[in-house]
Amino acid sequence: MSIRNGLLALLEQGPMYGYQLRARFEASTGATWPLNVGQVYTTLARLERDGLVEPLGEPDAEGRVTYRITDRGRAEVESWFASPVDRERRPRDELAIKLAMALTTPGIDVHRVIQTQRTATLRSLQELTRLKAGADDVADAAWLLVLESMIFQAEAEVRWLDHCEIRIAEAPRAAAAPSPTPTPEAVR
Amino acid sequence: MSIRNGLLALLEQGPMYGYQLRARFEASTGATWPLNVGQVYTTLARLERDGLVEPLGEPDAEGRVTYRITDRGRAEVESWFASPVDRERRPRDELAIKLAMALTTPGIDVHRVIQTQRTATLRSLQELTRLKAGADDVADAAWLLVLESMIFQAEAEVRWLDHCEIRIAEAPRAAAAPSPTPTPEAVR
DNA sequence: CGACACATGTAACACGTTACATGATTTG
DNA sequence: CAAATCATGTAACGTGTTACATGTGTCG
Repeated sequence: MSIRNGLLALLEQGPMYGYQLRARFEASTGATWPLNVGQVYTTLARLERDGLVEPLGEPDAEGRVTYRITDRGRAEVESWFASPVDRERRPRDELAIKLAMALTTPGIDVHRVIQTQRTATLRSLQELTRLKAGADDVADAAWLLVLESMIFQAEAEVRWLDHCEIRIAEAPRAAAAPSPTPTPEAVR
Repeated sequence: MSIRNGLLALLEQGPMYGYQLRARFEASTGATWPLNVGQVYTTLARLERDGLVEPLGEPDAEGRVTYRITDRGRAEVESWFASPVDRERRPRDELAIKLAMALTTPGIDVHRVIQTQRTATLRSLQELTRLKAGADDVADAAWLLVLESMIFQAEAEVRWLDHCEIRIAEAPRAAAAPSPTPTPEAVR
């Protein structure tokens, strides 16, 4: 719902057309997550289908179609801002799942998996820091926050990876390899 | 790709049937992200379609259909473990986007948005800590790692939220409200 | 003129998710 | 017996994502 809600919030700032929405959206998330223009139109169509936005008259001379938020749309945005992002219904964390699986998969070098990820995360952390240094504190205020969000998360990820290595080193290799062919009884 | 890859990795540990896969998957991610059984079957069907798994003969007496990983599937798992989770192609962070949007939307109390989220995150942090305390260090090793991943992330989120408040307090309210109806020139 | 940015839109697909239908088996 | 658990499967939908088609305006 990130894009959907994001575009809707942008439209609450005033009527806009697709190309403009994309520019605004990218101004906030920056080069971080480039947004395919096509997606703006598909999302816009879905928002219109749901009665949250509506086209403002016919396309203008240059063929631009301006959209306006509806009352229902406004209510939706308000409710979005008023409610926290629930941890439970966030997308599954692929990295966490990967490591959990690596732990119980025989023949997988968990240490190596962790190190590979650690290196990659550190690299992207560098890149993020570089981007942050080059940003304008006032003009790119929103983008800066997004950037810093990613930095905080990447740092936490590195810390977690280090923590995992300690955990695994400590572990008496007990829960390492279950029987290759699990019996149905194990489930029951 | 979390579920898809996760199930595939489980099948590398040995042939299994759907219900079993779900039990195993939930044993690793725990009560954190409950997995609807139906999804196992849809995912299994897609894996079979892509030639990564194959049914192992006919359904047995109890109607259970066991699946086995193929060579292509094995290669896929290996490549999954060998490559890091790329930051760029991770799902957009809804919270970051929300705050970025809140910053530039007039009439939105950013402080309130942050506080609401902070409270919710702290609450889920408590719940996660509670779960961690009740987990068995050896039996639930994988789940513990997932749990701790979420804890680290939640902590980072709180820190980030606090950081945001400082940022906003410092800000000279410069990039606050752009003109309500942005001119096309702003995009060009 | 040719390349490029502007601008809209659609078709097709990916994965995730839920609700539902169906039946066998277990257990209180 | 009734309820719960085990077990499979499907239909339908949601968002996100890309590739493509199409056309206009601009600028070197």
